[in-house]
Amino acid sequence: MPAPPTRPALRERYDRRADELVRAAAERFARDGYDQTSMADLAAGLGIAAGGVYHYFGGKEALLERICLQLTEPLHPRALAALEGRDDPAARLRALVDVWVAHVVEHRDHMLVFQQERHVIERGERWRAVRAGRKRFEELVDAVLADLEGDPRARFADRRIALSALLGMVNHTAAWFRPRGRLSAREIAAGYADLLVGRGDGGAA
Amino acid sequence: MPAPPTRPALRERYDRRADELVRAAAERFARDGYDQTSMADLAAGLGIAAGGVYHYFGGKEALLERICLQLTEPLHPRALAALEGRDDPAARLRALVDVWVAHVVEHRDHMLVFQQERHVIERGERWRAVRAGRKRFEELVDAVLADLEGDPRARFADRRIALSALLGMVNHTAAWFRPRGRLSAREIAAGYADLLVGRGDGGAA
Amino acid sequence: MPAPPTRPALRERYDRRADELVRAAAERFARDGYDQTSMADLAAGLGIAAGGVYHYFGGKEALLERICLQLTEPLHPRALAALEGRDDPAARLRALVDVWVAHVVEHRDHMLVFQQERHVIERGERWRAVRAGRKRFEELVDAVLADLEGDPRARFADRRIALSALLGMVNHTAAWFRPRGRLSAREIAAGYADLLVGRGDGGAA
Amino acid sequence: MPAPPTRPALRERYDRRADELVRAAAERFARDGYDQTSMADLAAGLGIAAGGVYHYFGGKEALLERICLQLTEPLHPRALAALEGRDDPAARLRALVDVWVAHVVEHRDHMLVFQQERHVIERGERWRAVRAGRKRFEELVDAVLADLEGDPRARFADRRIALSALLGMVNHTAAWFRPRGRLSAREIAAGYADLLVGRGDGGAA
DNA sequence: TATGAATGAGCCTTCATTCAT
DNA sequence: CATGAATGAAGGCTCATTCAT
Repeated sequence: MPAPPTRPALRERYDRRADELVRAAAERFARDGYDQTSMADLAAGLGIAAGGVYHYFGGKEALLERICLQLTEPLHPRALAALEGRDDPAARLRALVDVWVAHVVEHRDHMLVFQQERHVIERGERWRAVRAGRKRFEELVDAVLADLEGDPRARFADRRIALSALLGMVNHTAAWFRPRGRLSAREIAAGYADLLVGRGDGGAA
Repeated sequence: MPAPPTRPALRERYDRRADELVRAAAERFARDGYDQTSMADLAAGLGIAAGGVYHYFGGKEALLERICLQLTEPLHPRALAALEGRDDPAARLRALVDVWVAHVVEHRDHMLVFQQERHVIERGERWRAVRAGRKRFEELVDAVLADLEGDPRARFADRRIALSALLGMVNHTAAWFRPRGRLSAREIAAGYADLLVGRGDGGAA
Repeated sequence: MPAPPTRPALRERYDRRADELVRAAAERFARDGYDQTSMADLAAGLGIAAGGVYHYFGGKEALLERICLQLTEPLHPRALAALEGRDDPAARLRALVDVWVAHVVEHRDHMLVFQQERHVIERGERWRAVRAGRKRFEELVDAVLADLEGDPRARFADRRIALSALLGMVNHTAAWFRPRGRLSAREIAAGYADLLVGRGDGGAA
Repeated sequence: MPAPPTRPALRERYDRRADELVRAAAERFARDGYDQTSMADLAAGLGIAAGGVYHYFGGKEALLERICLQLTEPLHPRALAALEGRDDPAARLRALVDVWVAHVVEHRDHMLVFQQERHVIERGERWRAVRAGRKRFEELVDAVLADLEGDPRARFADRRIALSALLGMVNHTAAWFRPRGRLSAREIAAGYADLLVGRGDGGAA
């Protein structure tokens, strides 16, 4: 893998192409599996020769890493921005779930790859940043849930269960959401939030 | 792959060993990934040579198939048994989630492998039975949810969302449940059910 | 690379085959170069398939390592045995050169590979044992030369130069010796020794 | 590979750069091996891009050829010049060894590459000139040794052995000589010559 | 039943080389 | 002259699978 070009004009083209590749790879990996997709397949899908990918990535695992980082890195800032200026714990949860579902839905392929390769990411130095990103976000969700504890609108008795349930349902959205389906990301998010916190007044379903 | 022994005494030993193998394989596949686990690794973990596995299974994919079937086949009957004799929709849901979570927790490794290899199972003739099993169970869950629609205790407005949320949270349990942890499968199941249907009286959280 | 067989009968066959392979590899590497010889070439030369070599060796470098060790390990003991019971410094040098040349001539291919891949062996943890073996032998030669310093029969003024000259000439023998040529290893060794130490009486050529 | 520039001013710069490249390549090849050094490495070491090398050389093998020719071509004339006007066979040998060692020491990297890639050079039309150059020089050495045969100062009985020993020791100098070491090229050359021919009067060591 | 030698296809990766800019 | 994107042919290695013992 050669160093990226330094001249800005070329650098831009280079980065664009690299991004294209990451996205295409995420798609293929999500559909056919990371291990079942050969680098040759990938390259062919992009109309370049087998060796061409290595101009942009050190290897297959580096590609996977980029996919994961493209998924995890922007989520936390996005969540913080959504929480900004909101005080009501229930509203905060709703806002959080809203951007979260949106993010998952926009990165469906990334999500599926991420889940599929869980066993790889769980271990090894290389994945430390990815794990850290996921952990930080989960802690944020947990904190928002904590603010709801004791709130009469909260529909969960155990925060650990609520957190895991939320993680499970939101992440699983990647597997069934259809862009042109009946339900929008926003509606789904609202539906999820409804399960955890009562709407409007104090406590009624 | 030679035919299994016919003499009952030998057949029993054979079946026991085959079962051992499926379980060991599920464990390894869950931990290290299906593709990252070689047949030699697997065999070594059982103290036999690489070729030995082929006395019990036609191949690696057949092993995966058995893992999936061990997971999906017993679930439906188990769920039916739990629903047997119950009429109240809320109680039915609670009973269903209870056995379901128990099943997932008892087959954690199977579950993780199943999710991981989703893209394989999704396609191909060989996996038809597995897909059918999953579908049948999901339809059962959907039916139970349908009975709750309109019920004042129900906490969901859209059944599709509720179903997917439930699938997401329950299946995800395989990833975080710890056998000696604070929460039992029963408690977790109750917590999940609470999110979908109010407890006891009509409607209060 | 699987573990070697444990049953002695099989182990013997295994070791024999492994040895065959090392020798064949040394021959090919010497003739065509280590890098220019592919594992497929090697295997083809032995009448086995490409992957077959990996039953005996972890990889190409492990093969090279074995070649080097087959060369360096037996030399020191062999030299010690030849020196055993000799006291006269000149006779000691002659005896040493004699076994040394014999060893080089019997391991011509190993020698040529060793010299060719000098730059690889010079560095890296893996080659420590090989380097140590070479160093120990050179120290032995140096010690024998040291006993000759001041001896009127010695034909060198500087021991460092004599040592390097000797190393150069003996090792280079691998490149030009012909088994059915006019000169035997013994004659060559005597000729080399003559250059460093006068024969018989004090000083005449 | 484009034609070299014809305008003298440009041509000079071009030749200087080409020479730089050959020297840099010799250094890298000697240290890391011909095959282990990629054209990209080479170019990077010179601060140019991979493709840039091809403005000066047809390819990697052409580069190796230039290294070999830079080594072999000047040696013969240099040796002839040193022998010019000398008649005493012993003095002729000393003079020859002196320039030879000097040449080897000044072209250490070239020498090491040459030895390393012996198996390539040994074969093929392309290397005919290189082989011829080496052969011609060896014949010159042999002729000088021939004049010493029968001379009471000569310390060798067999010319073939003496020639090979000399070739071995002198060429091996490239591997151990250190420019700032205790021994100069001249001293080393004298030490080598001493092994083959007695100093001054008839026969004393 | 089990072993272990062997196969052969396929994979990831490297790299000399070309060429449009 | 130089760049850097791209190629395409190997190369080393892994591994599911087979089969004689």
